[in-house]
Amino acid sequence: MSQSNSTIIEKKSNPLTKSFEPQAFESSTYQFWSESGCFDSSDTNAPGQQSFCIVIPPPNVTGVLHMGHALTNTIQDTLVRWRRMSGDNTLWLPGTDHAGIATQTQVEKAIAKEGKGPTGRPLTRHDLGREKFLERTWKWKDEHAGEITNQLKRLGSSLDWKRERFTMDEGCSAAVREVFVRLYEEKLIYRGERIINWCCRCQTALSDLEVIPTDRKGYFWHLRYKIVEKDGTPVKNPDGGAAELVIATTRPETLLGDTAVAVHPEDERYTHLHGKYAVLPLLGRIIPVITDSYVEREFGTGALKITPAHDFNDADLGQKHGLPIISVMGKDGKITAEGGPYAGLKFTEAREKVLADLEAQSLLVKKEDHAQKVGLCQRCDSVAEPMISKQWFVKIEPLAKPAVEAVETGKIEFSPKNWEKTYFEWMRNIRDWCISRQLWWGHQIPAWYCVNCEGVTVSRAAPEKCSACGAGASQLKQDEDVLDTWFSSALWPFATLGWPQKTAALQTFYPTSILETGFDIIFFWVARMIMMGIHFMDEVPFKKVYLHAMVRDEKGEKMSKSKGNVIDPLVLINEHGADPLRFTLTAMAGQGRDIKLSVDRVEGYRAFANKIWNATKFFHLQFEEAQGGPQVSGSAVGPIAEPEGGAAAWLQEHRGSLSPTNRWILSRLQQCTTTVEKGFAQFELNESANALYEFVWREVCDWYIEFSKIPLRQGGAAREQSLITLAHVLEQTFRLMHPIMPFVTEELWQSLPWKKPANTPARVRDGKPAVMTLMFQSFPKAQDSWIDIKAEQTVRQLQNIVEAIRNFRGENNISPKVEFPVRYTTSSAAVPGFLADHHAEILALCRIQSLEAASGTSEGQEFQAVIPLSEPQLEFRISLAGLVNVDEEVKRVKKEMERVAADLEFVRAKLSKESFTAKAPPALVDKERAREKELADKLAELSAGLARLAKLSGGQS
RNA sequence: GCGAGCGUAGCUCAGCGGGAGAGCAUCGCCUUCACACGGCGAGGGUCGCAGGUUCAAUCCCUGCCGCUCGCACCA
Repeated sequence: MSQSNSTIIEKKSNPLTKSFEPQAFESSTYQFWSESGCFDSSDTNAPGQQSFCIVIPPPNVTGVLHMGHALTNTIQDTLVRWRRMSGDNTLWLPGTDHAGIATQTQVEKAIAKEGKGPTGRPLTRHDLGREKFLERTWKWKDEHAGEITNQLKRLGSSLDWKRERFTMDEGCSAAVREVFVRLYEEKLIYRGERIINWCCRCQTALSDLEVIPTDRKGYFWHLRYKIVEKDGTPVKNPDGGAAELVIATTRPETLLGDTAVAVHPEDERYTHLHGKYAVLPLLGRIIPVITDSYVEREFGTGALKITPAHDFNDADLGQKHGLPIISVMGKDGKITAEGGPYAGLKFTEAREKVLADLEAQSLLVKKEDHAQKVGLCQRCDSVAEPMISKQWFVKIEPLAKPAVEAVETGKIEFSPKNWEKTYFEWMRNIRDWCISRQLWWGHQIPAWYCVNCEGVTVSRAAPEKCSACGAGASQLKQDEDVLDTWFSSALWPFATLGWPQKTAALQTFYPTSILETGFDIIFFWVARMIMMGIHFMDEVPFKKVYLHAMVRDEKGEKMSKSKGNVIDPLVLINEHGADPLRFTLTAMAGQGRDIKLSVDRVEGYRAFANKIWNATKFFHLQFEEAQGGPQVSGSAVGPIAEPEGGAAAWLQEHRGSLSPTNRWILSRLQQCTTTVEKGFAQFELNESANALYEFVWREVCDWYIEFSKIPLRQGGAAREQSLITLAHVLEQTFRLMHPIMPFVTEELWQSLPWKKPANTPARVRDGKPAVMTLMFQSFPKAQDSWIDIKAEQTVRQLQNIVEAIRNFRGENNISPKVEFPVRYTTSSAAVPGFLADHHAEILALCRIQSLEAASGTSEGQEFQAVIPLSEPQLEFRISLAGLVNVDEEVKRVKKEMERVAADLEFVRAKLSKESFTAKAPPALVDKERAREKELADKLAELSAGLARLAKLSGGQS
C-alpha cells in the first residue's frame, strides 16, 4: 500500500509558550510520531542501509516504571534515535515479561483479599483450581499490561510498538517448547532428583541465583557425639576416657538427617577416631566418621556434621563418600516421618525441641553467638531451604563453554570491560540450572508422564501416545510445573524476531546490535541469552553488552519501597517533563559509579530546557521583526528570503563575508558535534550531554546571542547573515540534542522556518510519505572545514576584554546601569585596529560609555584605575570619579596583585630548576618563559596603578 | 577470604601527568527590550592517608583506611 511521495505528514504546531511547559506538548508529540509511523522499522534494509537493533529488557508485565527502567530506556532510546537519524534501519523492540513468581504472587494476594475459603482461611489459588486461576491471571495481565507500556511512552521511548511481544504470547511459547524439546533430545535437559533450593512460602524450587545469601545473627551450638565401633561398642581415648566428638552447628535440627560426621584427615586431635563411628544424638543412629580435606581445622571444633539432604556442600561430600541421603525436612516446612519423634513439627519448633532434648541429655556443650548467612527467597524474603527434589535441569556446561569463548574472542564485548571478569568467574564455575518451578503462571513444561508405564514423553504439542509404551493420550498427564521465567527470557533476542520460523526480521536484525541492561542481571539474563543464542542461532545474540550503573537515592542507598526512598520517575515527568529527567540520567550515566539521583539536578536541567526554549524565542522575535512584524529596533529592511538550498548552503556560499562571531559559533558547532557523536559511539553519553550543555548555555546563549544583538539591530545584510547563522545553529543543535531530549527539540524544531520533511531510506524505498519531523532529519556530521582557529582566537580575546571589565564592575559593586568611559594603552600595533573592529561588541557587552586610546599623561592622572590584559596586550584605564570608592579599588588591585605575584613566583620557581628546563619538553619551557614575562608585566602595571591610587587616596584623606 | 568499583568545593558529580572544574546551595549587584527556570561578580578544595616512579602526580605504581557491590565451602 504505497502512497504518493508528494504527500507529507505534518504535525499541527502551536505557537511557543512563554516558557518551557512540557505538559503542553509531550503527549501530543508522542502521538504524532506514533501515528506517522516514525517508530516503524522495516523487515529488510534498503540498499546500502545497515540495521540497528536493540531488544528491550522486558519489564514485568504488571510492573510499574521505576528509576532503573527510566535509566535503561533513556539510554536505549538515545542510542536508537541517534542511529535512526544516522540512517540505519532501526528496530527497538518492545515487550513485557510474564514474571512467573512476581505476577502469580500479585494475583494470589488479590484473591486472598476477596474472600474466605471453605475452611475459613483466605482464598488460595488451590481453591480456584489451575484453570480458573490462570484465567484470572490472564485477565490481571490484560488489565495491567498497559500501565508499564504507557509509562514507557511517557518517557518518549521510540519503540516499534507494532512488534510488541510478550514472553507468553503464542510465538514465544512456541519457541520455548521448541527449545525445550531440542535440548531434551540433545540430552541437555534432564529430570533428576537432586538438591535444590526450596521456598516454603512460594512452594517452588528456585535456582541458585534466586536465593540471596543474607547476614543473620545466629548461634553456634556445640553438640557432643559419642564415638563407637561399628557394632556400637564404645571407643576409649588413649587416656582411657570415653571417646567423643564435639561438633559445632548453626542448624541443630538438621542433625535428624545426618548420615556422617567429618574431620580433616591430618587433624591430629582426631586421628584416633578415623574409621570409627558416631552415635547420632537423639535418634541413636550409628553414622561413620569420615575424613576429608574439605574440613577446615581452624573453624568451629574442626569437626563437621554431614546432612546430604539439606546442605549443598554436604550433598557434594555425601556423593563423594557414598553416604545415604535422608530427607527430614518437607516442602510444607515441617519435619518428615524420617524425623522420628519430631515429625510434623515446623522447622523452628523442631529446633527448639531438639535443643531442649539435647540439653536434657547433657549433649549440648555450649551455645555462642555467630554471624551467619541464610539464603532468602529473592521474591518473598523467606528462608529458602536446600532439599532433595525431583526437578528439571539444564546441563549447562556444554552451553557455557562456547558462551565463554564468544567473550574471550571478542565476538561479544562488555562495556565497561571489567564486567567480563565477573562473567567469566560465574560461567566457569556454573552449576546445572534448575528450570522447573512449582507455579501455575508460566510455560507449562512440555513433558507428559504415562500412567501406564511411567515413561516420559517430551513433545512440542500434546502427544497422542506414550513414546515408551504407546499408550493413548488419555493415559498421559502433562507435567504440572512451569519453567523458570528466565528460560523464556533467554530466548528473547530471537524468539521476538519470529524464531523458529526463518523470518525476514530475524535475517535482518539478528544478531542484535547492542544489549543495554543493568549488571545485576548479567547471570540471570545476559549469560543465558548468550548461551541460548549461540546454541540455537549459531551466532551470538548481540555484539555489545552495555551495562549501566545502579540508580540510588541521593544518599546512595538502594531505592526500595520499604525504605520509602523511591523517587518515582512518573512524578518527575509530570512535574518537570520527560526531557529534563532524560537529560539528568544521561548526564549522570558515567561509567563505574552508581547514580545518586537528586531532584535538584533534574530541576537544573529543566532550567536548561527552558534556556534553549527562550533562545529559540529570541530567534523568532528577531526573525518575525525582519519579516515585517512589529519593529523593535526600528531598522527594517526587506524580509529575509528563505535561503536557497537551505541555511547550510547559504552560509557556505557567503562564507567569505561572515562576521568573526558568526564564524566562531559555526566553528564551535563543529567541535560540539564531534564530541556528541563520539560520546554516543563510545557509550559515554554523559560526554555528549555535557558538551551540549556547555555549547548551548555557555557559548550560544551567554556569548553568541549577546554578540548577535548588534548586527540584528543593525539590519540589512548583517542582520540577514546573523539570522541565518542563528537559525542554522539552532537547527543543528536540535538535531544533536534530539536523541537525549526528544520532545522539546521536536517542538522547537517544528517552530523553525524553512524546515524540510524527511524520510528514512527504507520508507523511501517503500514509497511511504515523508514526515515533517526532527526524528528523520540526518544526524549532523562534523565538518572540519568550518573550524576557524582565527575566529576562535578573536572571540577568546573579546571574552577576555569583557570579563576583565565585568570583573572590575562586579568587584566594585558598580550597577550594570552605570556606564562609564574607558581608555586604553597598548604597545601592540594590532590592538587599536582590533578594538576599532569590535568597538560595538565591547561597548555593548561591557556596558561602557566609550572606549578610546588614552591621550597623553594628563589622562593618566584622571584615569587612575588600571586593568592590564595580556591577550590582547593592552591596559584599560578607568576614571574613578563618582564611580568607585578609592579604597575599594585599592583593595581590588591589591587582591589582583597578590594573585599575579603568587602565579609569578610559582612560574619562576619552576623555571629556576635546571631539571625542569633541561628535561621538560622545550615547547613547555618556552610557554612558561612567556608566561613569566606576561605575569611580570602585569604585576608592574598593577603596581604603577596602585601607586597612582595611593597618591589619590593620600590626597583625599 | 577472593574479585570489582568508589573516596575531588556544604551537596551531587566531571576531570585523570604540566599548579583543579560544573550544577545546586551560599554571599553581593541587577527585573538591561529571549529567559528571575535569568544576567554579572564573589567566596569555598593540603583532589581519603602513607610511600614510590617522574623534571613534574589529583591523575601512574604499591600499601593502608573508609564506603558500596559481586563471588565463595567456613559448617
